[in-house]
Amino acid sequence: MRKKAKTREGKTVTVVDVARIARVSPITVSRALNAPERVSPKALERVQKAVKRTGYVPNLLAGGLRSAKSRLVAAVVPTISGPVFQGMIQALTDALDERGYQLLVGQSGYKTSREDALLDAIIGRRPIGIVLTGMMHSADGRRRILAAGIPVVETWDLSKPAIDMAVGFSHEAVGEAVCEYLFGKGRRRVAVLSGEDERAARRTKAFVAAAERLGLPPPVVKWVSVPTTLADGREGLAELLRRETALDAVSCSSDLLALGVLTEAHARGVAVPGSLAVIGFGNLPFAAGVIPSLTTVHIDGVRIGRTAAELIITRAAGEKVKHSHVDVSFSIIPRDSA
Amino acid sequence: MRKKAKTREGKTVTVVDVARIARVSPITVSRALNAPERVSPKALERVQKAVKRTGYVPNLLAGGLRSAKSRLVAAVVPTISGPVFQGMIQALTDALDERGYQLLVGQSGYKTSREDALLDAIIGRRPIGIVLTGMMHSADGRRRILAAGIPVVETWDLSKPAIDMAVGFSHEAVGEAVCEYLFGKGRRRVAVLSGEDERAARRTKAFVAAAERLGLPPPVVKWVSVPTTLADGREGLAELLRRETALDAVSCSSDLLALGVLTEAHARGVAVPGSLAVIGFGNLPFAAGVIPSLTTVHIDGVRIGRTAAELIITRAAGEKVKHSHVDVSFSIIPRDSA
DNA sequence: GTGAAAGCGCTAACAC
DNA sequence: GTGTTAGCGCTTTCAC
Repeated sequence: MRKKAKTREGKTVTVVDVARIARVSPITVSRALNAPERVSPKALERVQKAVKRTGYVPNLLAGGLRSAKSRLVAAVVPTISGPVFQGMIQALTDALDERGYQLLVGQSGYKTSREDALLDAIIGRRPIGIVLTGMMHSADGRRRILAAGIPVVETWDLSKPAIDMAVGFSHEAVGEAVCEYLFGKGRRRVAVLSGEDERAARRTKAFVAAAERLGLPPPVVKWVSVPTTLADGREGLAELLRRETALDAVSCSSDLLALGVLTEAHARGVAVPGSLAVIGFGNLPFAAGVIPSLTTVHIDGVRIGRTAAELIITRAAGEKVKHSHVDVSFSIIPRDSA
Repeated sequence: MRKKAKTREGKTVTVVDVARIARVSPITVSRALNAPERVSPKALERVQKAVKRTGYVPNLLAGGLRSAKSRLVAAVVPTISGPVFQGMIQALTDALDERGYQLLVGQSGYKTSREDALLDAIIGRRPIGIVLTGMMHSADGRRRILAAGIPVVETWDLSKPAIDMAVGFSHEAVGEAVCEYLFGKGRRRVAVLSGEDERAARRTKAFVAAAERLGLPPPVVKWVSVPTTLADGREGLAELLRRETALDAVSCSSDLLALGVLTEAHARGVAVPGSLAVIGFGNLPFAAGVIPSLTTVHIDGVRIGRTAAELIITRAAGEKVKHSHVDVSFSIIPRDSA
C-alpha cells in the first residue's frame, strides 16, 4: 500500500484531483459517481473524462466511513471446502455483487477460540449484514452482533430460535422424511451412518424417533468423524453389517459416505437396491451418475444464498422484510439406490 | 447500519468514549489495542476494562483510512464452487486470519463485462494484496491493478508471464507427464477427454505433443463444456470408443469426468485397468475410494493458498520476497485405474 | 509513556 | 445543479 496511482507529485489520486481537472468541486465528483442523475450532463462528462484520465478509483474506506455504508456483507461458514455450502456462497456472492456489494468470508472452523477475534474483524468493518452458517455464536457472540445492530441471517438450520432472520430447513424434518421414505419402500432393518456434526446428529435423532414411531426395530447407528470421506463410508458399511447382518437400508449423512457404502456393497457383492437400499444427503455432482444412481436429499443452497442476500439488502435499505424466516424445505430425489 | 452499540446518548461507541471512561487520551486507547507493549500496564488495564464495559469494537474503516492499512486481501476466482479451488481458498483464509487479515472474495465467473466493476470494488477497498486465479485481466485490468500498486499473486498457472508474483505449476508439464506415464504403462492408443477451459486446453495440447514425440498415433480428443460432470464422462467415453475402438487409455481433465468414464466402462463391461487405463485430475475426495481406485494428478492447493498468503503478507510488511515465482509442482498418484 | 493537533478521503448537511 | 463547510473515527506526527 505504499505506492499507488499517482499524479505528478506522487500521491494517490483523490476526488480533489479529479475535481480540479474536471473544474468542478469535489462533491460534484462524488455525485457524478454515486448519483449521476443529479448532475448536469456536461459536468458529468467532464468528470468521467477526468476519472478516466487519472485512473481514479474511489476509496471505499473513506466513503464508507463518512456515509456509514460499507457495501460489505460478511459470511461465516464452518469451512469453505466441503461441497455443501458452495452453492450458497456462490449464489450469495453473485447476488451481492450484482447489487454492488462484496462478500467477506470467515471460517469458524472447529476452533471456538478465534471466534471472538473473527467477530471483531467482521463487526469492525461495519458490514451491512452478516450471514451465519450452522455453527457458532457463543452467548457472548450473539450479544455482540445484536449490540452492533447488524442484520443477521442464519442459514441451513431453522431448528433453533434465530437471532434475527433465518433461511433454511428443518433437519428434523429431513431425518423423519428419509426414514418414512425407506419404510415406504418396504425396508425394515434400517441403519444410519452419520457424521458427528450437530446438524447431522439432529437428522439422525429424528430418523431414529421416526423408526420407533413406525414400529421398526431400533436402527443401528454408526458415527464417523467429520469431514466424512468415502473411506468412512466403506468402513462404515462393513461395521454396520457386522452389527446387523439382516440390514436392508442405510441412510448416510453425506453423499460421499453414501458413495463409500455403494462401493463397499459392490465389493462385497451386496446388491443395491436389491438387498440394500442406500440414501445420501447433499445431491453432489456425482450422485446422478454413479451406478446405481444415488437416491439422496437435495437442499437448494443456491436459493438459500440468494434469499439471504435479498433479506440483507432489503434491511440495509431500511425496509422491513416480509418474511424473516424462510423455509426452503428439501426434497428426496428418488433414484436407483433406494 | 442505523443503530449500533450505544452509549447513553444513542451513539456508536468510539475511541473517545473508551478514552473518557479509562481516563486516558484516545491515542492511548489506540496504542493499547494495537501495540500493548508501548503502554503502561495500568493504562492498559484501564483501557481493557473500558473496552469490555462498553463493548467497543474499533472501526476498521476509519483505522484503515488513516493508516492506509486495510488488513484486507482480495481473492478472485472464476467460481467458488468447483472443488478445485476450495483447498486453496480455505488455506488462504486460514493463513490470513491467523495473522489478522480478512479475505474478500470475488467471482470473475465467465462474464467479462463486470470484471471492471469487480476491480473497482476491490481496488477501492485498498487491499494489501490480490490473489488472482486462472482467468481474467484484460490488458486494462492489469494496468489498473499495477497502477494501484497492490501486490498481486497469480495462482494455479505458471505458464504466462506474471504481472507481479505467481504460485502454481505448469499445465504443460502436467499434460506431458500424464502422457509419459500412460506410455510407461504400455498404453499406445491414448485419448483425452477435456473440459473447454484454457488451462485444461493447455494440458491437452501438451499431452498431444508428447504423444507425437513418443511416436504414438495422434490421440483422439473429445472436448466437453465446463463445468464438467460425471455424465459428460460417461457420454465422453461412449463417443471416444465410437471414434476409436482400440482405445487403451483415457486422460480426463477432471476427476469427475474420470469417475464418469469409470462408470461407463463398468456399465459396458470394459475392464479397467485391464483393457482401459483411466487417469483423472484433481485428486478429489472420492478418488482413492472408488473401484477401481482412480489414478490422478494431485495439486497441492493448500500449499498454493498458504504460499500466496505469505507472499502478500511479506510484501505488505514492506519486505522483499525471496522467490516471487513459486512452482508447487504436481504429482501423479498411481492407483488402480492406470 | 503519554498527549495535542492534524488529517486520511470522502460525503451529509446545508447553503446558494 | 452546484458549492462550502464540517466531520465520520481513527492514527500519524511531533512534542513533552
